[in-house]
Amino acid sequence: MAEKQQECCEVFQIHEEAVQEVLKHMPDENKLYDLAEVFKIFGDSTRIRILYVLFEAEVCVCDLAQLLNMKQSAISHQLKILKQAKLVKSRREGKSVFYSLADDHVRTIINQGMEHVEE
Amino acid sequence: MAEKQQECCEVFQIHEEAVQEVLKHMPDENKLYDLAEVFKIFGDSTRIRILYVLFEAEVCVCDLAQLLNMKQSAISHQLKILKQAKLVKSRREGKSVFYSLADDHVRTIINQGMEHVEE
DNA sequence: CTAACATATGAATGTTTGTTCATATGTCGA
DNA sequence: TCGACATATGAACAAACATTCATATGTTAG
Repeated sequence: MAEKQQECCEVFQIHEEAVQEVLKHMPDENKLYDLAEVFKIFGDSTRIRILYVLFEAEVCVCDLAQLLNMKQSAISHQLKILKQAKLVKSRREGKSVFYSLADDHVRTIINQGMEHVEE
Repeated sequence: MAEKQQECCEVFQIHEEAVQEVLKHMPDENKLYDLAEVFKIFGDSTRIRILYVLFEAEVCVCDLAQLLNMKQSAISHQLKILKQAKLVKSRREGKSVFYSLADDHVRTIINQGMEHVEE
């Protein structure tokens, strides 16, 4: 195998093919970046708590602020992030704006994560 | 309903019971915090890429650094985080340290997230 | 024991991110 | 139209984080 591309450690032969396999199966850079972005959104306890509330009911911003004991502004900012990520949707009714889950995918992902935590 | 606890907006009646239901079904604070912590770990593209490599093969630190085109130090730091979260495990063999997935839960969670991204 | 290699780790740095405050936008009743 | 209420948003600040550099630890061959 003369000079294959340079490796850092000297244990070529073991991984030579494994590395090729890896490169073949890796999704492309952008997709992996997007994936990380999605998880990043779930990676904040305020947003997780918001989503858990929305599991049970469609609620307005002020209800969320009170339930989670946080400033209305903080909740709004987080809802914006969740909405941009298409994880929640909103509906205006008079002065209030009601938020709910965009789809059940959210629930599935969170439940999966919860299973891991509960071990 | 006289004076139930004060609400921010005036639309009590609609949510009064919904709010009670929500509070009943919410996991406790600490569990939600832990859940967010788990997702936070998946919320970085370097770590995601590391995990994707480990989907295919058990590799050493220098292989990872080369595959991902990053400094060995950066990889080590991230591996430490992944290990503390029990998402990967390591095995020393001579001078090298080989990393692999701790269990298949990791794969499930990431696949679930990927499904969401791929829509 | 020493030199060379593989990995780990602490400190420093630049960036990202969540919350707050102040204020703007939007809605409705009077 | 005006005032009160609900929500949204920009700027500012602090905390959290990823990467880098320098260096320490651990391992093997000679």
